[in-house]
Amino acid sequence: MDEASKTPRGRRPTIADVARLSGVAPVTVSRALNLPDLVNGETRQRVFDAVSQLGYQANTAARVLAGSRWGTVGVQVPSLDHIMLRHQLQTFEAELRARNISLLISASNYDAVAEKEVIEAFLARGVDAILLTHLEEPDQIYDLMEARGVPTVMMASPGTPRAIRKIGYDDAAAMGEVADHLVGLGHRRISMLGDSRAQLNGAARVNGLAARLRHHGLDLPDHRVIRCGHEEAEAKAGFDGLMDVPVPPTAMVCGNDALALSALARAQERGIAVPRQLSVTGFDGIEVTGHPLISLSTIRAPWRRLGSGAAVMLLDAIEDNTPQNVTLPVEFIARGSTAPPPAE
Amino acid sequence: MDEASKTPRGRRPTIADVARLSGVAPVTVSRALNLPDLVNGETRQRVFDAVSQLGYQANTAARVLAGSRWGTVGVQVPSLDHIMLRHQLQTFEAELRARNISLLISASNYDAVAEKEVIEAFLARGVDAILLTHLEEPDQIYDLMEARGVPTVMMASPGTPRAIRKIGYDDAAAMGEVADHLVGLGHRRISMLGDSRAQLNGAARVNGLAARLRHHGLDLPDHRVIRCGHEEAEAKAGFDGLMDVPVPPTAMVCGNDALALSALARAQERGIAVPRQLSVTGFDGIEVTGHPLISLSTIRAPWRRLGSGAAVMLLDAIEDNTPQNVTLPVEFIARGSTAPPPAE
DNA sequence: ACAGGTGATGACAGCGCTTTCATGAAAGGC
DNA sequence: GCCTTTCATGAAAGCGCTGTCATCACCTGT
Repeated sequence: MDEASKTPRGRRPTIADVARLSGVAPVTVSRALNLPDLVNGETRQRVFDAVSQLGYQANTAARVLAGSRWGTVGVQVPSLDHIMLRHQLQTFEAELRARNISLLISASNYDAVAEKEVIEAFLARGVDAILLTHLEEPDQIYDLMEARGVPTVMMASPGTPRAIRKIGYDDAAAMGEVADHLVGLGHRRISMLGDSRAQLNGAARVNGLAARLRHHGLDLPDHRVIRCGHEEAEAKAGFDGLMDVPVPPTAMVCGNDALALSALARAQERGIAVPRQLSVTGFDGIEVTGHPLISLSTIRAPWRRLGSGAAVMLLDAIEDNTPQNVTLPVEFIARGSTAPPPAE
Repeated sequence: MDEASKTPRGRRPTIADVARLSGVAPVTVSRALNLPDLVNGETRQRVFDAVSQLGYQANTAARVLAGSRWGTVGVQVPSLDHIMLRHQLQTFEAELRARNISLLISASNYDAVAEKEVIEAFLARGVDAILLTHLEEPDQIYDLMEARGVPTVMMASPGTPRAIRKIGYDDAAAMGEVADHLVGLGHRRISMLGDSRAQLNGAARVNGLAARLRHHGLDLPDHRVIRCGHEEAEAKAGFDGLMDVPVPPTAMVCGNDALALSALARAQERGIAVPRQLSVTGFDGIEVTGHPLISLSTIRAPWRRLGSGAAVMLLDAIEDNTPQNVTLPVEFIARGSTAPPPAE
């Protein structure tokens, strides 16, 4: 077997191998693959044949070095086991994979230091763009992104005054729907079990509820609000704290579904009938809330659309389109955990 | 300002810029950064200063092209919204991030063609290793990995005769525990609602149950097994198919928790009391199974340990350690969905 | 028949880094 | 004092690809 026709073994085939096999210059192979219009149909076919025969695939690093894009975007998440994030990521990934873009995903663990490291790692790896989903210190990161000029999209986080592309939904408006529903059922004493971890979201939800209640002539005094972590024990303690007061509420609005599930569990343990004695609402719309044994009234946020929307936005951002700010609608789903309050 | 000391503007600083600023050759900069022991302490410091002054970060494409590691591993998953996978990925990611390794994650959508594309994309980008979690056509992919010589670990998938590093748990043994539990409670007529999607897992679980029942002198006839997809409607139809027979079972073993949840839902709809009239078991141990309103007896697979174990294994694989095959123990958790069968 | 396209292809340089080999200086052994 | 080691650094090549420019053959209109 002479040198010229030798098939590479072990080594990955390079553009030179393809060129040799198809009897053209390497540059013609490159053209056949990237700018097919510029090469003669017959030649092109020969190249394609050689490509498939060798199983050739261009070396991405070499391509990038020679001037093109990595086709890789960095995705920052608080944690990979986040219950809703997976839906957002799923559609986001699908949308981008269809365009041959790969995802570099890193978790920042709700930690400001780790979060910065994650972003720097993305930058070091030369990603074409970055998707942000949860920041502990947004400003620090935004500054970094601006300094580097990397296209960025912030997903599903509440508003910020900074001029950054973002796509999300309106926490306050969603809580408004919850308020409308409960007040419509006749509730006057409403408490809120809020999430203390996602500070910004948590605050937006509490404030949104308070604002809408005020609109109905009700208020949400501080003693009717407890914000706690997502641990079940903490949530249950929060539940107790809200119920063990002289005049307990007839409805408990929870900052997210996990808290609501804990509230339901605690109510069950304490023999408080839901919804007869107490109405409970969630927020997020995780699947299990629809299970007949749970049947939690909740807000369904548009997780999947958020993901695909973010993908489109990011693609625009890479092409350097103007920044935009999309807000997706949410939907309240009334199920079996809410009912009119008990007669006094 | 003379040419030699000019700070690059607009352009990203390159190794040459750092070299110029610190008065050494580019190669010394490279060494100071990658093999610091080989350069004089004083020189090294000058280089570091220049690096931080310029904010220099090595160009990844160039590094990779020149032969070093990218510090990135590819992770193939069936879908990013997979309910358990997120736990595995969470610990896997944490373990690798601690070592400065990033994750390129792609979903193959339970599709053989997409799955191959995903792997090829990893290969094209030059990942240092690959984690596989669910393959439609394992052999095709294993061949590819072997041909390219990329370190690979298969996670949480049932055994294969192929010599590949893998970490998982024993589906059959787990189902054996379920069988023991139910038979111990006195059940004789046991049906199984299996998962049709994850072919291999599904089969291993059905077979594991059958084998252990046989050991107890019972059998699992074909008419007591229905395998269906994960859609709720399908699962419910499967439930009906198993119950609407002349002699219905007293226990229903489900191939995963999602199926079990659907079974519980359907039982509730049909007024079949669980566990008084029918015992139900799941498999996977998703959080919600522990909720008091659900209280599903199930198998808890070691998801998180699977993830961290896979990470360690992959790291070993990169260093070219010998292939291994780890099997993690599973645990049956008896909850409120199982009880002795009703008296006949 | 000839200048001026047009179409197809190739030669060459260079992207920014690392690897290999060469060089020179300092240090040690006889 | 000369030769061999060690240490520190540099020069050069090359990773695999794509951009640019050059080349050559062929065609067109006059």
